[in-house]
Amino acid sequence: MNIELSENYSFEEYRSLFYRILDEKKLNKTSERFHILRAIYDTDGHFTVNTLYNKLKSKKYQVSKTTIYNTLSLLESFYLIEKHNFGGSCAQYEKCDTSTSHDHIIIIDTDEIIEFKNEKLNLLIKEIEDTYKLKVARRAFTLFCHKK
Amino acid sequence: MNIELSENYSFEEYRSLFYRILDEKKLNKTSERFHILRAIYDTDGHFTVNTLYNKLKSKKYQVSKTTIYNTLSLLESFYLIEKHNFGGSCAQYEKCDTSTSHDHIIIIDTDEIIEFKNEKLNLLIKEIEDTYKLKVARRAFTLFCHKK
DNA sequence: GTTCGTGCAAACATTTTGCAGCGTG
DNA sequence: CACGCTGCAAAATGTTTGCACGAAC
Repeated sequence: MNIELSENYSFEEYRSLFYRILDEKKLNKTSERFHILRAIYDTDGHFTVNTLYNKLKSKKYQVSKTTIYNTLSLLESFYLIEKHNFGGSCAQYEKCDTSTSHDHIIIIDTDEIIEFKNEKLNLLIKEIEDTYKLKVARRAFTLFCHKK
Repeated sequence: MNIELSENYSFEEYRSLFYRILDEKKLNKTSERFHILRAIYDTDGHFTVNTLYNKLKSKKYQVSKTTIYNTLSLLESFYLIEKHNFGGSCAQYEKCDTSTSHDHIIIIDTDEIIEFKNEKLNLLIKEIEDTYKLKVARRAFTLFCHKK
């Protein structure tokens, strides 16, 4: 099975991948799961459980928070979203395509989140993997900054 | 006022710095605050609110969790400790001297935390500061790894 | 004596769990 | 029809808040 998403994937592609994973794992393809996936796809940047809950409610596709938590766990385990602990009161998520990775700068004064990529950092992490004989499963690189 | 701690500072040095900051800010020098500071000094590596609560209780210096939360906030604002959100159920803290900084590798299989320093990373962060015209107030760089 | 801090209990917020009933396959 | 999923309510957890009493200065 092709488990990669292209760089600017459509909802159909995202949905199809989710569908095929559910199928393979013999999990139910419920309408709630696809409504949640749609809400995620339509969200730019980071979101929380409440973001999705409110968005779905306002679109008359209300689902319980329990189900949102469940679905987000599933999606995380399938690498269709990423979970971040930036330190606020609740976890933040973002959709991801598996072909790219990026890190975060948080502007403290405004709570703005900037995403950035840095190839030197990727190389550095490879070096660290070799030095310590480790395989990095997930990295968290976040700079909390003030504007100069 | 000298606000730096030397590399292998004694408790007396740590305590004295805390004392002087409290003095300057006209905050009370309560016995609870110094008991908590002692417990932190005596802890190697990372700790949580509960770590300190239990440690103090077992030494017959019981203080309330409210006071521990208060004191940890104070110490964090004075840069005498650092707070981390690694993503577990609660925040982790560690004491710090202001002259050094390091990052973390978490071994997923064992929950072991390895501290490491990398000078290339420090340089890279300086470059990022320049590129984006930012001043980094705090950084979080953590690699979640499996052993190879 | 005034201000500040402590500690209790309650409030709060996020997340997890138990379970009855329903939907998917 | 068997099993998995949803959603409600309750529990669990970590953290914050309000307040009365006591300690620091």
